[in-house]
Amino acid sequence: MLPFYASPFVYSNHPHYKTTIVPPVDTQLFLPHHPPTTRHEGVPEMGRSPCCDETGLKKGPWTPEEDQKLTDYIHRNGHGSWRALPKLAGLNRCGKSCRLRWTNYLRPDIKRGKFTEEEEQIIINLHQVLGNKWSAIATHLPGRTDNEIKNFWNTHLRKKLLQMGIDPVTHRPRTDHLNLLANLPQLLAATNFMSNPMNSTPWDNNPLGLQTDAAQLAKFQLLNNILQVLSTSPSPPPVPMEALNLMGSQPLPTNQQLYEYLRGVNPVNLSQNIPSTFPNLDFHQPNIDHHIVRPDIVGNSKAFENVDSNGNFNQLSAFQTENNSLPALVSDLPEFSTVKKMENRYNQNNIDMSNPSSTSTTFEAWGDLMDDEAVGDSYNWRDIIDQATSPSWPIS
DNA sequence: AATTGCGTCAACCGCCTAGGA
DNA sequence: TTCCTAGGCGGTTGACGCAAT
Repeated sequence: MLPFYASPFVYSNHPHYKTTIVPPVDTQLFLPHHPPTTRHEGVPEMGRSPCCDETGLKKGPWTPEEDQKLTDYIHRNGHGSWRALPKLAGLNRCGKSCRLRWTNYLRPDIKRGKFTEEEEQIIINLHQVLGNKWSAIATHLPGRTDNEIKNFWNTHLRKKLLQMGIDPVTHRPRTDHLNLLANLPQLLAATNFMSNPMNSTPWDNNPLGLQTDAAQLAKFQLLNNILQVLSTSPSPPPVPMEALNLMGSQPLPTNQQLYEYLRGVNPVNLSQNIPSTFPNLDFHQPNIDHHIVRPDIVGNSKAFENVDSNGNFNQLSAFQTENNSLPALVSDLPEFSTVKKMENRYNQNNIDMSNPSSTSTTFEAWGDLMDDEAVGDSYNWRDIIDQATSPSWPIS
């Protein structure tokens, strides 16, 4: 296998390079992790001289010649002190710039090319747990740099989640009104699609119940969005009839609870009675995230160190769930990932049921709850929304 | 053909932290 | 214990390519 820079991709595919340079370097000498650097190597001990403040140092894109100088030097000597390296290597750059260039581009173990779906999922899962800890995320993706992952998140994944109605920061449904309303068409489409028997998979072929889960999820998301708008707007906008029809088509066993909860009659019982696996609805406490405790939110990184190489994390150690709280809509494990399920079902043209690698626990319980019609609840979705849209609706 | 807008991503900036003196 | 530095990290910028107009 050729070293990455032996491919013309390195320079010819880069906007800053118009030429192709193939440095003849033995890649085996470049190990992913260098031994600890020796400090004060050729650096004056006293007096601070920030590397980037020095005048006369070159900035901006690196030339192939500079790359070769840096590569050759590290090949011969290792990087040692980054601060001393530029002078020793004959580069008119600051040490930071050299280190960045090496770690993000010249390092031989860097994997180039597009992110795979698996990598994408790992990033999403890890980001859900770790937040913007790009370097931590990068340690689980061999060959990928934190900078690359950060860029990929900001340019691809973030937008992807937003389009799915998921807040890329909290990994939970978005709660701002404009976006809630903007997402209604997408949610309607998703709900429509997943509610259609033609699009569902027989249980024998879909033992994981993913279709049901995703359909119910879409309905909850849709209802959640509608209710959030209704409950906080002085003059609620009309709810699309299509949404009412969709919701009204399936009576739910917990509608009484939902109804009472939404009316403020019995706000405590809902969370107590609903199983812990019930998806979070966040009705009128949209900004209270009491389910996922992430280090960038609470400043406690200790609880999030138990992440395996696939981006999975130990549910017991990583989550702190209150007794009465509901789990986040986005599940913790990759195979349960709501994002993944939504993603799979949103893209109607690219549905792949051939790889049912998931198992369902959270959503099975949820699905059971949704499908159990023996409770005798006389309310259905339409009732709830009708009540919510009536002038006497108590939540406003 | 020229212009504009957008997406991408390498590189920089500034802050933080570990660790040596 | 305090000071200082190098290295590391996350946020941001801006150059570039490309598609749309």
